[in-house]
Amino acid sequence: MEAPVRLTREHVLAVALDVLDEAGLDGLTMRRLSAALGVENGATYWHFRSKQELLEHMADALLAEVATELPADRPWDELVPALARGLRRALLSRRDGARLFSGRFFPLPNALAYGEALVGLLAAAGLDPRSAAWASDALTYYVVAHVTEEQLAAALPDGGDAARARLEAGLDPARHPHLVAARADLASADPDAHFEHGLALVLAGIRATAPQQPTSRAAR
Amino acid sequence: MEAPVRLTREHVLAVALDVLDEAGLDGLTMRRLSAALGVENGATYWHFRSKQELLEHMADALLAEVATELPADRPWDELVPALARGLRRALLSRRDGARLFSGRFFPLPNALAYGEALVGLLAAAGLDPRSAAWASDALTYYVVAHVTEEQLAAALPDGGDAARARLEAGLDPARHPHLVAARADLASADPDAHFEHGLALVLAGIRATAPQQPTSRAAR
DNA sequence: ACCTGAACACCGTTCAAGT
DNA sequence: ACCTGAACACCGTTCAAGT
Repeated sequence: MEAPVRLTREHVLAVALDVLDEAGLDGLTMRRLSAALGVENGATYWHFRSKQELLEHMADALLAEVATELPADRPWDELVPALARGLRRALLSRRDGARLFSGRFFPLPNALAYGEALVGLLAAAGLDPRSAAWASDALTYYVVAHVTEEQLAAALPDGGDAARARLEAGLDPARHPHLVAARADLASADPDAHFEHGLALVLAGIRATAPQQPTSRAAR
Repeated sequence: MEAPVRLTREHVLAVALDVLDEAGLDGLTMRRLSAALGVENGATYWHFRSKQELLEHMADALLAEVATELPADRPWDELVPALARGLRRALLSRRDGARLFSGRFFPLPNALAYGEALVGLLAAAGLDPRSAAWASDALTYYVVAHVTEEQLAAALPDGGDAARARLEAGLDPARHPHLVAARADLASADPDAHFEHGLALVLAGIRATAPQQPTSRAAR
């Protein structure tokens, strides 16, 4: 059914991302990928040395335009959240996109471009290199962890009913008064608002540790 | 060699955590666990319905004392970081402890007690239930993601030399001036300082969104 | 109630051999 | 150079049958 095209790294990557959408990260196996490519199981290993290497390049592919779609000449405290939202969009663009990043270290081009853009903006905000790098880490941790939860909730069977019931069963009003009070927001019916709330929090933290507090006007 | 004791859930859990330390999360298989318990492969499934359920209870076991070891009658902005440090300590207590939590949802007793303590402290700081829940999420995301990276770096072969070399090879001074400037802090030779920096950042963010700003004295 | 023994349906990875 | 075909050494899970 598939024309027996000669494989390229790019083609393998593109099909792998489609298989990710269809089967999720747990369902993405080298064998299933090979079947989708129309080749035998071992063929993929000629193009990627290991599944690990493939996953890294898939993750980097998701970041393709995150660092390039930023407007110029805007103040850092507008561009930093814009970059964070761009990362979130990129992670959301594929099933389990965020989980692809969890606990993975890969100095590939798009990931480096993202890091350079973010650390650069924070340096422009007046942070020294170490503070910029560590603030960048904190913000990126937040985005990836939030989207991981977001995609996990979206993938729950029954629309999450079973998980919600399990949470309700575990909650004891006498022992967990505050969790019960916040119960509706733990399940997070509004992931956008949830994300923006935490983003504003991290941003306020960065602003508090920045030496000056430039307004949008001061940075024209 | 092992006395053929009758298995209990607690015994299975304890041995599973030891296997985690020996073999890491990827090396922890139901078969290896069964071997360590001195039983056949299928036996474990009588005590835990699935590996997923076992991992959830292992994660919860790690949190056993996090919420209980807090001093009383201290201001929230002292207790919140104390709780975050307690969570970090708990995650660090076992190999891949942080990864055990990544993308896992489990309303088990110790996890609920941790959440209740944290949301309670944030409510005492004056946050409404939703803000408290979402600030709690942001802080917990940060701790888990930081420790995940920390344990990943610690588990690197060659003490991380190969990973560092790979990063250096990917960095281009012309395209990544800011990353090059922060190069020494990306590898994070000082995980404690790195953690505390981000913790202070998130805490400053919480403080900025809290309605009043109680000092240690005001909260006596 | 608790565990054995065996099976089912998979995995990632390697590698001689083909073209 | 690129891919096949087959193998190696594993997985999680189920379940009749034993005690």
